[in-house]
Amino acid sequence: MSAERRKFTRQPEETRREALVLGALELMAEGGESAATTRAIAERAGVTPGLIRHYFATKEDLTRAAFAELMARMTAENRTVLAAAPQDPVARLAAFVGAALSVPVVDAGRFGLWATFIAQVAHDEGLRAVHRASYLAYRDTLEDLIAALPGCAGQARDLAIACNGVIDGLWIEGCALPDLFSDGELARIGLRSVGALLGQNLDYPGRDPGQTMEKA
Amino acid sequence: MSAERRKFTRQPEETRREALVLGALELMAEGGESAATTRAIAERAGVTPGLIRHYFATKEDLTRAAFAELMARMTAENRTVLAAAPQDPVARLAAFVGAALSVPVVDAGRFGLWATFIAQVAHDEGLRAVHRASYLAYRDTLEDLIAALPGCAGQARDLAIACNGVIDGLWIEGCALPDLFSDGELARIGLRSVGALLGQNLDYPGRDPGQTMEKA
DNA sequence: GGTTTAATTATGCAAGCGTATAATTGCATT
DNA sequence: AATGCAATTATACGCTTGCATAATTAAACC
Repeated sequence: MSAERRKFTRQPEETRREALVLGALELMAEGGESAATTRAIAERAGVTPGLIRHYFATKEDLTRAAFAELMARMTAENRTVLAAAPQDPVARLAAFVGAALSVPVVDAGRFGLWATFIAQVAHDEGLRAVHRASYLAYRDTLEDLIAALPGCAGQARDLAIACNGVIDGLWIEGCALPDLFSDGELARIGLRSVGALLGQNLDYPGRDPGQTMEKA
Repeated sequence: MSAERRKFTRQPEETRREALVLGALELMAEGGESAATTRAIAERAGVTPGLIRHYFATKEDLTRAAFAELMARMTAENRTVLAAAPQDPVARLAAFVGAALSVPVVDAGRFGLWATFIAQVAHDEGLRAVHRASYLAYRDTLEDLIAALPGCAGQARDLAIACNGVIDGLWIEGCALPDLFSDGELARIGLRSVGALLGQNLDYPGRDPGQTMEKA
């Protein structure tokens, strides 16, 4: 038992920032806004509260960074889904919508996180900017997918807004009240809804194509 | 200037509870969860902090009561809209959807309030129960409206879930990022989307009925 | 291997929080 | 007009919060 153990190790700035941001996200997911105190965040990150001040001018700064990180992750996840998706435009869109309305995207923890930030967006200009950028990025992705569809040429913007709306709405309900929906039900409804909006059939592969929003 | 002015007046329990709940809602709408402190709430209600404890066992209790009140108001507002709506099922649904996606329902303050509560729903069993009940009430209203439509008989539940999703999603986006949409745009998109989902034409009265989701 | 420097910790403070408790006081009752 | 009681205020306690400041100390440098 050496009496002179190191009391701490120095780490590159990036590592520490990331650890702090991660800790803040974890805590918010578990206990909401009020659970992410500077002391708790520091403990999660394995450092002392004072270090937060060294890397972030204020706690609000750290919060903004955490929100940006969260959104970046969700965007990256979307990219991953699309990268693994087929090339056919219809199947591609179906894969995107289906993923957005299934686990692990539909998840109570993730929803809690999103809701915590969204609630602050109303009162924080910086957070609103992050939200705006990430919303537009998502919608643009959707718009591209829609524009590639036959017959959706000139109205892709409005359709993207509408589809984004359904996806968001169903996602929220599925996350907040999971016991109200059976397995795969939300994805099924979402696919059929987006299909109805676009005049396409997005049903699960293997299903015999019927008219949109009709029959089970 | 009489030196013996009353220091306070006694009020019936209902009055005080209402004032406290109202104060809490106002503060949350303005500054989020953290702005609604016991002291601030008491000041809004024109009483002393100690009185909160007299009517609510804990602050969490007051918060739950405030959420229930908010939801009750929104439900009442929906009823008002429907009471003033025409009898024709299609026009009736259109009025309902249109109202949900126009001012004053689409409002940054109201959204901030909703978001603040939704964020806590993830971590508070009592709030979740309130949320669940109010979500189902809204969806049921929608389901009734849909069931009255020609050709939507057996699948009203799924359709109601889908329509509820679009409305919620568009409402959120309109509230959180109002500058991204022009006047009446959200209502227009919402009406056309719900119409597409249901195979109906819900366009504004006066417009010539075209196919769903086509042309402006 | 001593020196320097910046990363990290240690300590503390002022403010605000929720809430408990006891002292007031308006007001209905008689 | 005196009494009793519950509504309301007054006061204060213990705790936590974000943040500032100064003391440590790991590790890069020459």
